[in-house]
Amino acid sequence: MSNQGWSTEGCCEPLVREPLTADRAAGLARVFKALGDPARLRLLSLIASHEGGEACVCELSGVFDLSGPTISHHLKVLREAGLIAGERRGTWIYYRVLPDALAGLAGVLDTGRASVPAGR
Amino acid sequence: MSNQGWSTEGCCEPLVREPLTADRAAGLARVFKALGDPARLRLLSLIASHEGGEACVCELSGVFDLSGPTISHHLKVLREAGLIAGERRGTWIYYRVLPDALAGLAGVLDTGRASVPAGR
DNA sequence: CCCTTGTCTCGATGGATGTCGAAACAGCAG
DNA sequence: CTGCTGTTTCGACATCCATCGAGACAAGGG
Repeated sequence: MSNQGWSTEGCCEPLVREPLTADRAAGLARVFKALGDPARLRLLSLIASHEGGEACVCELSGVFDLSGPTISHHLKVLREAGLIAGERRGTWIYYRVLPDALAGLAGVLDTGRASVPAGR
Repeated sequence: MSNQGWSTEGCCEPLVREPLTADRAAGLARVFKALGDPARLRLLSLIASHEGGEACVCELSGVFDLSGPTISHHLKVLREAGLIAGERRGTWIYYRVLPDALAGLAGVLDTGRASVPAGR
């Protein structure tokens, strides 16, 4: 159902260069909204930083005070935002981060002079 | 009132390196949530891409189908998220983007191989 | 076959959020 | 001072969202 209308390619145009169109803003907002929750942010970080770049739900459930269905819900939101992908391997389902999506977002936020604070 | 608990320095640690703490996840989620709305995203882009890097509310109101109070509300959210700053100059209030905040977010999202597709 | 474990879907509920109109506040021009 | 324009705050309402419990589906072991 409904690809999120967000293709990772060609979307790295930073938003500081020219005004976003309503269409692109809607697509970007969907992804940012997916990141706008502490639980999802921690899930994403937990998956990304896990050994091998993937983790199964059983490893994620123990870290939070959230119930199973809630974890599953957050993973679904991240999946539909195109940030992660899940693969069933036997009994467990392993989730991994899609690096292109994160890189695309980072590109959108790039100001052109990035991380050079003292820079001038 | 209420700094958002988000200091731009030292927060560029990418979330793919190690799991986010609950505290940092909450701070980051607040900023991402501010970006998770098409109107706010367009406002931010409009301000950032405007000549001189700043724009007054009167120039922003005409672009959207939103009422004045709604525009003001979104600007307040962006301001409290530490993404923009407003300065009154005579009758009009000029908003400008805080580049460090965007750069910090981009750093958090950085996957390490960022926008180098042919990678290393 | 049934049972256990892992994961998701469904339905419900309390709280947060986007939106508006009306009113208040801040400058500027008569 | 009085009015006028630009901007924000206030109060209200409809909608969305995070969370949960209960149940369904999938895979493996007796």
